[in-house]
Amino acid sequence: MADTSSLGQFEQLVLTAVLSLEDKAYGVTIHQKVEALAHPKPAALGAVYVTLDRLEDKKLIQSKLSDPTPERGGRAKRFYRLSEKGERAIKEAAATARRMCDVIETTWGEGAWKPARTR
Amino acid sequence: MADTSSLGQFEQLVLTAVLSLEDKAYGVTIHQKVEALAHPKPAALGAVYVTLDRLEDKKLIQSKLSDPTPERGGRAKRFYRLSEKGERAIKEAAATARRMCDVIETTWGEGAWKPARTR
DNA sequence: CCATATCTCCAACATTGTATGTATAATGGA
DNA sequence: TCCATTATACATACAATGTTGGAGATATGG
Repeated sequence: MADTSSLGQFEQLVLTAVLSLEDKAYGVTIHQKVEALAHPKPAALGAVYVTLDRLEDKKLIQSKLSDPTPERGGRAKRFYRLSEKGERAIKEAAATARRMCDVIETTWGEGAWKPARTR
Repeated sequence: MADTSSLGQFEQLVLTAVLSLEDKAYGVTIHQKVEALAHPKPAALGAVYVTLDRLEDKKLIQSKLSDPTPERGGRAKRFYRLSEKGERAIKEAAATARRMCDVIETTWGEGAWKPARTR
């Protein structure tokens, strides 16, 4: 279980959401951000919480419970932020993702490639 | 049974490799391409075959057995290519991956780590 | 005809992803 | 005050994907 610990697809999206939300990252906002990233594929809120738990187990993120806000239903939120390990992990994942995108776009750019027909 | 069938991380890499190898895509070359994409993380050859099987079950790729080549150990190879469904799937996956990369790079500012886009 | 190289494929297990349900804590109105 | 409602967190079970390690298959060269 070295630094070669690989992130799954959904874990990457959650990590990305936490990163981009900076100090506003808690369950609901993270869920919204993940759905925006994965569009048009939906994501369940429960899936986000489970994944946050697992990422925290792996020390890729850290959380702290806030004070409740005075809103209807304003329960205490748990805010998340990336650990240094998490930053390293998402950087590596992004590098792989970018290589993948570039290869796909390049291949399609050269024209001439047609998918097989379903027989 | 929508197009919302999601691809895992490794499946995306294998699909990308098959796409980019065009008519040279078989187990060994696909494995090499996947390792290049996922660098520095290694990938087992067996993992590639298992994933190819699953992608074929899902009709995202098609295969055909070639004639053996006259080389030492030149066993018959199984060549793969994307189906139309596979093409749609990888396009959607690439769109999500690109959004993810863009968010990460934007959040970090145009700082020190961004690998060249070569465009 | 055997040693070795290239390649495919299987079975078992580990990790991740998803669906669905439960729990807690706040507000505001009857 | 009590309860319906809202917002949020957390739990559990199951499905899908990822990984490992090795077992055959089929070719060549000696």
